[in-house]
Amino acid sequence: MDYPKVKPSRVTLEDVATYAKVSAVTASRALRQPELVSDVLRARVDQAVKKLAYIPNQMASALASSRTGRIGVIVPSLNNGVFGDYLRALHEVFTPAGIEVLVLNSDYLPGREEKAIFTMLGQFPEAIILAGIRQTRKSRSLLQQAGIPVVQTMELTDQPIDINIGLSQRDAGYAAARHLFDLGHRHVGHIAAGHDARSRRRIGGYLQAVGEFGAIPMLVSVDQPSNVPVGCQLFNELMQRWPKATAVFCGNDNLALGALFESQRKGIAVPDDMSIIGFNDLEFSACAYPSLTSIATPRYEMARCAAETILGIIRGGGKRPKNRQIDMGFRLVERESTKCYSGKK
Amino acid sequence: MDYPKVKPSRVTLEDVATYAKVSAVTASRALRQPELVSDVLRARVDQAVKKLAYIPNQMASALASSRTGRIGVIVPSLNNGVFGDYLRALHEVFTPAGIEVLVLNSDYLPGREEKAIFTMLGQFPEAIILAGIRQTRKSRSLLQQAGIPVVQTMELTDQPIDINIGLSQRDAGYAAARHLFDLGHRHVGHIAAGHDARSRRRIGGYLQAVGEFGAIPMLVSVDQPSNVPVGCQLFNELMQRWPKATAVFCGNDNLALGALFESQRKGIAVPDDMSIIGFNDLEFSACAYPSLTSIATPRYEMARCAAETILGIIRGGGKRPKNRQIDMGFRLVERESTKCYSGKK
DNA sequence: TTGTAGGATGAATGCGCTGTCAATATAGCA
DNA sequence: TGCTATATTGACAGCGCATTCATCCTACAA
Repeated sequence: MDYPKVKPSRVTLEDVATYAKVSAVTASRALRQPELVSDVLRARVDQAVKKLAYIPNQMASALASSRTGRIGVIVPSLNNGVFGDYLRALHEVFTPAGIEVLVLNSDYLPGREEKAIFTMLGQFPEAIILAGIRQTRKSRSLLQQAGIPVVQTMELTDQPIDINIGLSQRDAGYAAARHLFDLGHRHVGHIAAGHDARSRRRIGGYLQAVGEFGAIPMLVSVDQPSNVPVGCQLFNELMQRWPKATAVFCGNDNLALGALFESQRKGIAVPDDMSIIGFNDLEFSACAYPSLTSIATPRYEMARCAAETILGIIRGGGKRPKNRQIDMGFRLVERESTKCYSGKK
Repeated sequence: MDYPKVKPSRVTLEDVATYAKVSAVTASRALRQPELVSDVLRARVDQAVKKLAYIPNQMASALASSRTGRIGVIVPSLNNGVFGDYLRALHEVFTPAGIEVLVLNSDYLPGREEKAIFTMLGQFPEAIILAGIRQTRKSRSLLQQAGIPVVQTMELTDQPIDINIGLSQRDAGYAAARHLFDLGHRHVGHIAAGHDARSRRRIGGYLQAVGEFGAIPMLVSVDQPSNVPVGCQLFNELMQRWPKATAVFCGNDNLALGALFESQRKGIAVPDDMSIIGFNDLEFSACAYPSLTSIATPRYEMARCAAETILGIIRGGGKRPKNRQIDMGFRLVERESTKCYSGKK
């Protein structure tokens, strides 16, 4: 490294012990297992801690005890609203258990996820939670070698690294498309952004429904993170290429919102002339105007389940539960943005 | 702690050294300063690392070198789109510099921020970046004692802990309200969520403008995180209490979007019967229908500036720049959602 | 009074790594 | 050839803390 050290030596446990006129061990115990220390000494230590503004060095502590009190989470994005509930659930379970949650972002890139996993493992977390099931070969091997609980979430897989809690993105995608066909639509488009595995599976579900109804696939996708402006753009392309489309399944509620705005801008009435269904059921979908039909994915529950499973494993000394896979399902939430095919066009 | 240790002893540097038939020091050097090691040994070490899937223990490394290669960031929310650009900028600067970014979330609660600061300091980051300037007394003292660069962002203050890079939330709030008054509106409401300091300052700016124009304040606020549904709800309350309102300044683009939806739902035409201005200029605001006028805050640039300042301080051995405070300003972005007062009502 | 159990405390050790400095090997020069 | 400068390598100590085990003290029973 080419820059100088951090200003060294903050207050250490040793300093606290000296100030409190006890040994370092006693000071340490007073903090970690106060019931083993006499009232007098404990009070002295507590006072010293306060007086000196002592902050334990977590690295030293982890090194000595080989217990870090951390779990690692790697999510593909912090920006699209999908992982807000997810992270909240993790914090809600882990924080009261005295476990810290370390979040890294992979930007939907498998390579960056691999790097994040590497970084994460260097911190010796007691478990790792991943979004998705498509890790690189090296990632898998690193994780297996680490010997800690690993939970893959958001999707289901036949070959989990360790534990798998998710839902079938393909089925959910199918259900979304199917909903539109069931409403009588035959020209059903799909817009998708981000060529990640989950997006592709939803596309698969869409194509299946298209096939079953003998419709033609009308798919517009782009390999960049999904957001509202991209939704506008993709909806535009869709309408340009397939003006007959009367319904669109959007791979994400952000895209759906973009599609909604763009419809309104073009003077296409939603849902009268255009049905829109989103995915994930984000916070705004229920209160949009018109409110957005969506597939509700149980992100909060899924994360909570993952966290509790991990807590169980850690506390049980590493014993995995009988069920290594849990299907959390999904739910179609019908709102105003989808409607029976009107017969026009 | 009441749960067992992590499965101990992964591959250590010692193992690598043994495998490569070199000393531990040489192995360490081969990884950190390869140019100091002969080609032969370096190759052997590299091979051993690969063979054994060695992952350096960052905690041990940090402990030994008192250099963690981390900087800590504490943001109040990961969920509202405001801090996406901010965090992206930080990663863009720090990652190439070999520095990790550790993110903690304070949920807009000063108490939780204090705890986050404590936790963060236990990790011995080489600098800390905070959103906002209102830290608790204890937080300030902890940070000062830590002796590392501390950058307070998003707002300006006369008494920075160390470095301060931000903008005047009050002025920005004033500019937003002023814009509506300048358009001829005299019944200008303000909806705000989250009673955090920044929100209050924007309210202050609004009230100033109200005062200058001799208008009556029409303020609806609620102490919970701002999001789109809350925007709907607050707009509703506003219209209920002050039906004469013809314009509304929303403390945040999410609230503005909610207000927009709710206007549409109520059949109030935007901007003809209601002008809406948001704050922050989030991604969706430009493509909403109608597109949302907003105050663009330089979140990306601000974070980038903070990161580069820190890098400069670290590399310069701790020397602070001459300017400890930087005003990043803001920008009014006029779009379709605001319009001159029509004279109705 | 003596012996013993159990509670409270401290000394020593090591977690995995890096900084320092000494030791060795090699090259270059007179 | 002999000597110094430079390049390589390794031994050792210690970062701050937790764990283990030994020690001390008190209380209580015999």
